[in-house]
Amino acid sequence: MSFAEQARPIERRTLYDELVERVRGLVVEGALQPGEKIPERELCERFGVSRTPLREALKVLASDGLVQLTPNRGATVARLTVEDLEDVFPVMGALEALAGELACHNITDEQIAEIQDVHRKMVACYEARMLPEYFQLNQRIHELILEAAGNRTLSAQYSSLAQRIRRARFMANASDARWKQAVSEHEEIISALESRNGEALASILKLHLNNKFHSVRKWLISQENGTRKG
Amino acid sequence: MSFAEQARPIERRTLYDELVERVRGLVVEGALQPGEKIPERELCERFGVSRTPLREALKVLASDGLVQLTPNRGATVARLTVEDLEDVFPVMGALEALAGELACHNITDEQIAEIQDVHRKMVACYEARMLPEYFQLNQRIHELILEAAGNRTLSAQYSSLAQRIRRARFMANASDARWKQAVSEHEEIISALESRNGEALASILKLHLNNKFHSVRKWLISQENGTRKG
DNA sequence: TAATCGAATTTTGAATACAAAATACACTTT
DNA sequence: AAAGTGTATTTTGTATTCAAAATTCGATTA
Repeated sequence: MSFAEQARPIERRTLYDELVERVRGLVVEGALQPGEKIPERELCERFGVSRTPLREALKVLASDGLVQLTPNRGATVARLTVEDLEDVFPVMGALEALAGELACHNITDEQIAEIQDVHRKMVACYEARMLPEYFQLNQRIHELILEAAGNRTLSAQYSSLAQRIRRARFMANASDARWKQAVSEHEEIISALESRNGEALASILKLHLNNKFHSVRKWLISQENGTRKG
Repeated sequence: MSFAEQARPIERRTLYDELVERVRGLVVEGALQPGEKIPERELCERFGVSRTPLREALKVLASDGLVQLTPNRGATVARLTVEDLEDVFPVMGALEALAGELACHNITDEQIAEIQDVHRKMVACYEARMLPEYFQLNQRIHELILEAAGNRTLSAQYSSLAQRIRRARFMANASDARWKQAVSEHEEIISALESRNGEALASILKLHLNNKFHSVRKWLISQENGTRKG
């Protein structure tokens, strides 16, 4: 281990930012369902902390759009409405298009190779109809493109939005036909990356996301009509 | 007053979200300078609140990028580096381009008229070389375009970034030549809006922002070289 | 039986308390 | 005088406390 590595500042975390991550995990992974009340006392007990740092974390998550705070009434997991979706997707589209352009400028051969590798694994999961694994690898590819773009602000903004719609995106894994189409779009994404064609990548990413949007939107509408209780 | 207006829920605010706004104001307006330590105790006294809600507010502002929190060492106003700027501007460009496209689809004649009105006032301020007023109206026009786009997520993301660079943007109000150019770019923005030409608006907004970027960047670099103290 | 009321309980927002860490500063020791 | 050391003070992170608001729930009334 080099001096530089050994002598880097000791990472210290506060309870509060540990909790931001943990509670975000509960929300994003769906352990806490949309609309559900966030049980402050219970979480304090489970995490073994007092209310102060937990409440700080909830406020941050609320400003991120994952949690809804109502004065004197506590926190609930934010519900995703069709209107939310219609707002979020175009913004993600613009961000992903930008990511595509930047990535084509900055990406290294190694990074391309890594993405290709993940892509191959993802196709294998598709062929085996292993949806959760497919979904995971799919997300990973988009993360890697973002990373290759080399813009921290872009990554932060994108992933904040991505988290908000993550569960809906997963739940809405629609028809087999759509799944097949998604895989073929991914093929195009990879080849645009390989040829470092920024414009092409931007446009296929946008298209890909737009298709996803329609599928998620359809699912969400069916949900809203199905479960009338708010 | 209609029933709908009269019967809307009574607005209740918590100290915490009042403080988010107030402290954000101090940071954005420059009452607290970049890099400066945020005096927790003093702010508590000035606002007449305890540390709990203030600290909650600081955490939200930190997640927004306006404040930097260092464990056991408290909060400072975030410094804007050239790297930050280089990350933030392209993202704002993408968002503003999207706003332009959406605005052209959705804007009403009344909204166009309002923007034209603000624009005329802005030009008057330019001619009178009233920089602060010009700056204010300039910002207002961009806000109105965002509003016309009718996408809350877009507005939120954009304004979060805009606030981060607001002061630098103001300070960097560069040469008279650039100022003149900026006004003429605004003329083009207005006419693209009038003709509801989304693509044209997107591209002129992007160009406008890019020019601004270079001028802010130049100023920021001169700052960094001038005041060596961190 | 369904709606209404009201006290008991719980939850929430905010202030305060307290221990650990950081900082300031007087005092050595070269 | 400069650098180091140890102690007092302040600041910070977190827990606890407290009052106000919301919720629960049994009793009461229509």
